[in-house]
Amino acid sequence: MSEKQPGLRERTRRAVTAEIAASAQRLFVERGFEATTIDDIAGAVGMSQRSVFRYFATKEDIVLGKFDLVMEDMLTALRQRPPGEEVWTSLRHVLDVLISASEAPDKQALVEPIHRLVFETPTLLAGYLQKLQYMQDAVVVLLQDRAEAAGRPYDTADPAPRALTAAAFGCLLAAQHSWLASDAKSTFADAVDRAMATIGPRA
Amino acid sequence: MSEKQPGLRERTRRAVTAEIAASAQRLFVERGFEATTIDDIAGAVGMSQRSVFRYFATKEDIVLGKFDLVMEDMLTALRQRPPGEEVWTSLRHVLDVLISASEAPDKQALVEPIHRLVFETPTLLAGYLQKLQYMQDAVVVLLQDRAEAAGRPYDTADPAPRALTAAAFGCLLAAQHSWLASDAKSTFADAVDRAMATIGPRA
DNA sequence: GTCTAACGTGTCAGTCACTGACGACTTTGA
DNA sequence: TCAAAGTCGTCAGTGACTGACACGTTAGAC
Repeated sequence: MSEKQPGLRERTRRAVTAEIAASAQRLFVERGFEATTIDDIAGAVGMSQRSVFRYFATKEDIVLGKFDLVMEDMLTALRQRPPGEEVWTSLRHVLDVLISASEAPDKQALVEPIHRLVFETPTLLAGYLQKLQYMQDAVVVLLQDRAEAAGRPYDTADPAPRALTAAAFGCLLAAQHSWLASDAKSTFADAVDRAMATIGPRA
Repeated sequence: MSEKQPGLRERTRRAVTAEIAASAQRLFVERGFEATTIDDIAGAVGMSQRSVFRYFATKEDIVLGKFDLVMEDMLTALRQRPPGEEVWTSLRHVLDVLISASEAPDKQALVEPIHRLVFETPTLLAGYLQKLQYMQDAVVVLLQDRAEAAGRPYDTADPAPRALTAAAFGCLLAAQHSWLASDAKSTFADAVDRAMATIGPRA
């Protein structure tokens, strides 16, 4: 059992990370993202500004950081789809990972306010879109690999896989808007379904 | 002739703005966006840092600023489409405005390097995506107005118009990638056509 | 033509996100 | 038990940006 647990060091690190994120997000939701300084956050958790930056690379990351983990899961999910599956279908299943992640029961109460925060704060929106874009880059690479493995590779400059991917993620954003517009009354998954039903690949 | 010309003041303002943009973009392409400071730019055009910020709100804006004008034109173009036209068709025509704007003969030589700069610089990519997102917000509003005027309004939380719009702009991004991947050999308009041919609205 | 109000500019000081370096303290593992 | 490694606060510094002030220029009324 050389690797039994994450180790004490790693555990405390995660605990501190979570505590900073929790305090910061509360402040962000209360006062707004821009109006909250790193010093405010550092003060709220009783540490120095420098130490906050030892846990989060940027202020943005305090809000958007956990997204990276979800994105990893999404890529893993895509890799596990059957190679011959319709691209559009695979993409729908990839989004399912994000959906279930945002339905995590632990802090359900924060999901909607954080969502709104991201869409209402220009900086955060930009960062979120950027992350989604890089995610799409990774997805496109996987799709290209998959097509090549199936014996019908895409041309190097073929915009098709990226167009499909971008459309799917566009549906995600449309669904998020729709979900927020309905005051989170309907299911998020339902919004994604409705969005993805409006467009699709051409035969 | 009370409003003959933009006036001397306005003219010099535009000239200085253009000069700063030209110098800055040269530096950005040479050294990279992050590696170029505002002081560098100010020095290159012989003015103070403070004055540069009197012409551009942010460093990002020096690169992405003119985009706002193109976006205005795109919205105007959308307003002039026939109200009964297929949404997807209208969107294709909206993108035409951007295409012809990037084919402007004046500084054709800069279009490709700037394009690459934006896609290779995380900050600029984020800012670009953010602008495109706000553009989509405006497009969606117009589409909703149009549908309402035609007597078949969208439901408030209907993700359809946003999904279609997002898909169209996703095709734009896919086309830009494809265009850059082919070393700008093919036409940009052609790349957009190919991207938009892969997906479309469902009956 | 003159005068005044508006405008453009440089300078200075300040905020905020972020980074590197250092020294003190704590934990880990041989 | 001791040395390597990790954590932390402090300090100093950079770079994007902002507000305030004083100075010179210019536009436009008269």
